[in-house]
Amino acid sequence: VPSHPPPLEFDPIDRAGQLWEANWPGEDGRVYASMRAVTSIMRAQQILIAELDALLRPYGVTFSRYEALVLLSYSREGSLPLSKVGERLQVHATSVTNVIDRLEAAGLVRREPNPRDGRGTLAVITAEGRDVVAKATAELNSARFGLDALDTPDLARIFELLRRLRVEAGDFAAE
Amino acid sequence: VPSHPPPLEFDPIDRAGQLWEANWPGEDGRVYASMRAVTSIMRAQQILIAELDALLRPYGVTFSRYEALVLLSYSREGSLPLSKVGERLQVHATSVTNVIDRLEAAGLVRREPNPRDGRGTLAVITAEGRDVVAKATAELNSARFGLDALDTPDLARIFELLRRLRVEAGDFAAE
DNA sequence: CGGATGTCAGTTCAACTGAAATCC
DNA sequence: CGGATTTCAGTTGAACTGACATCC
Repeated sequence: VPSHPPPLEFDPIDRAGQLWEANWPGEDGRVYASMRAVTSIMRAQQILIAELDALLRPYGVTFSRYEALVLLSYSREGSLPLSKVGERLQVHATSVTNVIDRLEAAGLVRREPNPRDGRGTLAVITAEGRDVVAKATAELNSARFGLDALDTPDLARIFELLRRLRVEAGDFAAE
Repeated sequence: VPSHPPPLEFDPIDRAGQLWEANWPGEDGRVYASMRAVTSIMRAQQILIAELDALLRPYGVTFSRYEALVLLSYSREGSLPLSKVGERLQVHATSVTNVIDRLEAAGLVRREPNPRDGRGTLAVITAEGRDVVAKATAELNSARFGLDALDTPDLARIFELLRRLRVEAGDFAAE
């Protein structure tokens, strides 16, 4: 959590958007709307990751490591091939190696050879890992994931709007 | 732009949300909605930053450096104190130093002492900086900022929803 | 003086590239 | 064999902390 300067008396993103529109008019405010949406998403991500990481710090994990731990804890056997972890969390193979390295060093996960594929490795959640997931999740829940400003239908709207972006980016096949 | 694996046949964020709700029910799907919204925002930011940075690479700037350049180009005198840059872009003072360092090394900005404050430094956009802004902006516009999946009213909805998050985080004083 | 401004050194983290070993 | 899985070494970028000199 960064040090908090006094808040501005205006919305800097909205003001920037206005300058944009003044200099790049046309298309019924498309540029204005685009710039506001893009910078809002960037800023929202920053706010959320800072808050969630701060909440998770006492448990020794970052949000991305926590995500991996949750995925394992919800898997049928408490284990998944590293390739599956990367697929589900949509992160690069080298990032998976790094995330599992850190979780393993913290004793929350261990590696095992995949009995069904000699090339592969399984990440297996440990008892301590399950304990951390439970406590960390309770913490995030009580902080309402940093989303207290929005009600549940609003959260669903955000998901739906951003889902279209993800589909277009090729994250998954739209049904 | 990362290497593209074949897309999944399902939405991994939606599936993760379902697992969450099965394990943490209650509050009418609040946990489900929260997890989907948070991970959607994280992923949307990743998609956008990768796309915008790739579009801007030929011009020798990242999106955050481009943002600083745009801010200067729209300022009355083509210059701003570094402190103002940090305030408007909502980045840390040390990050401002770094961004301006890079832009200065690329010849797009130069530093000048602030005549109105002996402690301060002005970042001044150069002619080459203005040229890069114009060309880079045209590029982003023709790529529609990576937001082609959404129409203009949808972009306004995203801004409005995320604005509440930013207000609560203390980014600026709500009117 | 207290407080603001900017820089410097160093850390952490995420994400990437390219190369390699191993096994299907 | 081609292709998938994972690791390793190294790079970049963003963001942070703590300390410091400078000046209002």
